[in-house]
Amino acid sequence: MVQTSAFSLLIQNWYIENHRDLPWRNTDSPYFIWLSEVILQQTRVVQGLDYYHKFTRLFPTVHDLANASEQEILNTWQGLGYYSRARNLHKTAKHVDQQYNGVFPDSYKELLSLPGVGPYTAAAIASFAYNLPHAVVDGNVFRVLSRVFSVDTPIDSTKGKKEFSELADNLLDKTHPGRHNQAIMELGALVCSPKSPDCSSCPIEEICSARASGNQENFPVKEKKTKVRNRYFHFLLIEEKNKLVIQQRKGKDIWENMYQLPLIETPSPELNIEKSSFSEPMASYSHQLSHQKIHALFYKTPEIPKEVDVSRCRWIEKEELNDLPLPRLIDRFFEEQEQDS
DNA sequence: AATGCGGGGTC
DNA sequence: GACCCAGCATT
Repeated sequence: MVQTSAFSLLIQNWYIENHRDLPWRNTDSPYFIWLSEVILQQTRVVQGLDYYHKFTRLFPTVHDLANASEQEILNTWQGLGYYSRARNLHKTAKHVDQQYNGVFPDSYKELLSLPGVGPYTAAAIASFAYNLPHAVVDGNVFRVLSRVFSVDTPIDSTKGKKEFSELADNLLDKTHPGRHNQAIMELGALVCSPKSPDCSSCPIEEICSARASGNQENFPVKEKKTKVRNRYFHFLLIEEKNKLVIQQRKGKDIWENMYQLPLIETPSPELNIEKSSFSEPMASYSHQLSHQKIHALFYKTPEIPKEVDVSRCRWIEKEELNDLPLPRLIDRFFEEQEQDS
């Protein structure tokens, strides 16, 4: 019999008293748990909550989700970002519905094979839904463990991922893996925060190495910084009565397959084309993504200039916009047009 | 091993 | 601005 670590006992007792009441913690359904985990990938709990409610309401079973169209799913996902998650959500729903008869597999290995399910999500579903002993390693876990044990191996290196994953497995309470996993993530979210962690109310302050040396803020260590490139988008509003022209984006770029206004992208801020028929820009936004800064200008013009790829353009009724998945940038443009009119 | 992929919150 | 968030897929 393996003894439960002091670390695990302390965080679990803290968790029992201090955790938030979140909807996906009140279910055993692998389907709901999977939904919540995919929604929460690189996404804060407060941002994901509304989407979790929308998805469980619109698609109460994995069969409902499997039978939905990809566009319907993307449309429900609109505004949450990382849209490949929505496409993989659909793939996995269809796979589970057809190949597993609507029942999610109950082994880590099979879970890991599902589209959009990686090591973190497979461990989360395995431990929360099936009580299997797999330790989760997410951003919270990296932070808590790097501080408690003063591990300075970069978390964005292969060596670091392996090291933290082994450490997490060694600490896991194999008799309560689900609660243990919830506890370490909740501690990272509520107490052991990136900036100004609340060490004085931490249940493991006494055994925390970084706290002892006052080094909390120096963990975890990352080796790479993300660099941002600038892009210049010129969007054209071409309308007639209740119709306007929209364009579907292509693959291998941001917002794959989503809809926007006809676009001319330029390598520099200037739009050096014959644009005598263009209005002065009616709106301009800069839109910040993780790796790109989009400088967007919106013009009114009566017809489609030759610089636009018309093969992916078509006229739609303005009302149809509600049914098309739009990037936040485009959605915001229409929102503000609405207000101004 | 390195890179791309959103949108929003915090300091 | 810089950093982070219940990461994953692709190259």
